[in-house]
Amino acid sequence: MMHIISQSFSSSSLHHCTLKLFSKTISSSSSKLPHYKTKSQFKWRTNHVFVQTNPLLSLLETKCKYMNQLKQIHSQMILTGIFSNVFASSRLIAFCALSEKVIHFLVSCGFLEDAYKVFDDSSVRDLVSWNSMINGYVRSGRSREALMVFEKMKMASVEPDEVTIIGMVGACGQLENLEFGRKLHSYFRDKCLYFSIPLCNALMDMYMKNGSLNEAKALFDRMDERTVVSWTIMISGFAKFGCLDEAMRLFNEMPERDIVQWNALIGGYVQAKRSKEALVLFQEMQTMNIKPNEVTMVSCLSACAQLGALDIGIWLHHYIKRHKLCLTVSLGTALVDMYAKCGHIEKTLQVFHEMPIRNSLTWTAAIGALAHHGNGHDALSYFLKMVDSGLRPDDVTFLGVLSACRHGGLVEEGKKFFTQMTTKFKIPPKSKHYACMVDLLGRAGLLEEAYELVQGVSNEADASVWGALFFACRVHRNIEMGEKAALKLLELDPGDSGTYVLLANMYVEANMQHKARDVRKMMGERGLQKTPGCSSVEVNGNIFEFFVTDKTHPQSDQIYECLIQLTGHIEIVEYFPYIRYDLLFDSNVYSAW
DNA sequence: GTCACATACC
Repeated sequence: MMHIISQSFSSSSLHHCTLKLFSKTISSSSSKLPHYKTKSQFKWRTNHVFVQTNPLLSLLETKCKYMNQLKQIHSQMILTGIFSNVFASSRLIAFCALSEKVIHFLVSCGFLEDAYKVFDDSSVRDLVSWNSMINGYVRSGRSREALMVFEKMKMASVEPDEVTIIGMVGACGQLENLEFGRKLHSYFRDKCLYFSIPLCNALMDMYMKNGSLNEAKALFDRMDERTVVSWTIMISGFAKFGCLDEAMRLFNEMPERDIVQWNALIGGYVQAKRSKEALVLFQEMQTMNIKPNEVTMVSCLSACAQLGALDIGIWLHHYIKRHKLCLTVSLGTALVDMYAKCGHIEKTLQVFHEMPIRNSLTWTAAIGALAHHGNGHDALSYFLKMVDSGLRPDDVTFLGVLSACRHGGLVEEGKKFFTQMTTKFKIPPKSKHYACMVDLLGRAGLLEEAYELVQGVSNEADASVWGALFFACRVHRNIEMGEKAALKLLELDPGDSGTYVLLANMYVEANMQHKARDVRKMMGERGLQKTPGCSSVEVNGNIFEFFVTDKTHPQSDQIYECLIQLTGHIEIVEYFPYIRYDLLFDSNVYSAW
């Protein structure tokens, strides 16, 4: 037995070893243990005789490095399908049932429910078990449960140590509970306990996640000794809150760098919608011979998605294949999203179907892509498949579903899913969902129904919802309701020059020149300028940005000539019977000014 | 033994 366990578990021999290990173990204790073949016959064995005679457990008791091997066995069990065999899986858990280590083992495998069962059942719980449970929940993003365990710990009069506090501080970061985080900080300070580097890092991270950059900075400045993690927390914190100059300053200042800080910085630029600069950083990183990893790729693909930079996106896809980067769920999803946003629907679906594992975000990206491409029915059937496979849709998924209905003019389906969203899936609609529904109803000419929906929005409809109604009113020439919507829009956002322009346009179309003049006057009095629209296009890996009536590009004349030809070729689907396409396709709505 | 950093759908 000893021999089998201590030999190395190479991937080819592991399966064999695992089976051998189990058959040996089971047969070695067969005199004390009857063979249980079915679920009902099996009983949880945790008696002392079994524990003492179990060689695996005694090894676990002495040397924890076997934990890693146990983990390997476990993952092999899942891969080979043995884990679904109740007998084998229960055996594995039973091997260790009396050991506190099993809690850590189960936690590290993500089996928090099982871990908690063992934890809850055990009569003796040491501090490490408490900490394992708490940190297990925090790492899985289940901080509320971590908090509950912490409360229980307090009731059991177990004094928390530094590791407990680190876990709880992490929970405060996730739950955005700055107040409790500060309390934990002062608890440590008041007890005059030593602030280790991990504790300082955890506190800084908590302050950063709660947006308290100053408190994080103060801690950072006071640290005598810092690790790469300390620097990373500061860089990513500043980057997340858009303080990119500060992030860059720290990045340049830090003594030693690894890939994580590059990723934090690139991710910051992408989140700040400064994707071009993010890609420049990526290039810089490569000239410095730093190997990008999966996380880098995810951010860069997201940058390409924002910019519509298909060529660079394809290059990144090749890079991933060439360098055999692991196609994680995030990376696959980022690829799906990049192809979708760059308008390459075939590749979007190909990558989607090639992915070995997909989660709800992957499905959401695909549904959104199909919706955006006008394949409304496909989007809906993907949604049904997603739900069928047991994945939970979220508010973003429903945005895709509703916009699929909107683009396809599927009014009845839209209404059905909008209702299901709250009743079946318990997802409260946000203003974007309302805006989508108002748009769907509005385009179909159901203005009264749309207006009713706007009135029914909890916490008052925001500008996007009124904007959708205003658009529908303009399309269907309902001046009275359009006026109402526009005035509401001006009340909500008096600085949005677009509303004034569109309202004036509506009046002009309705031959109400005097009212149009009034609106323009109002805009002038409020000192508003029309904001120019901007779009970008990628050609041979270069990204070009164009503003409305922009003539700065050297080939401007040819570009406009091409644009005019393209506009002439656009097939107009007669979806809105009353729409004035000549006005929509006029070089821009602002040209009348 | 347990603990601290970067990533995808709006």
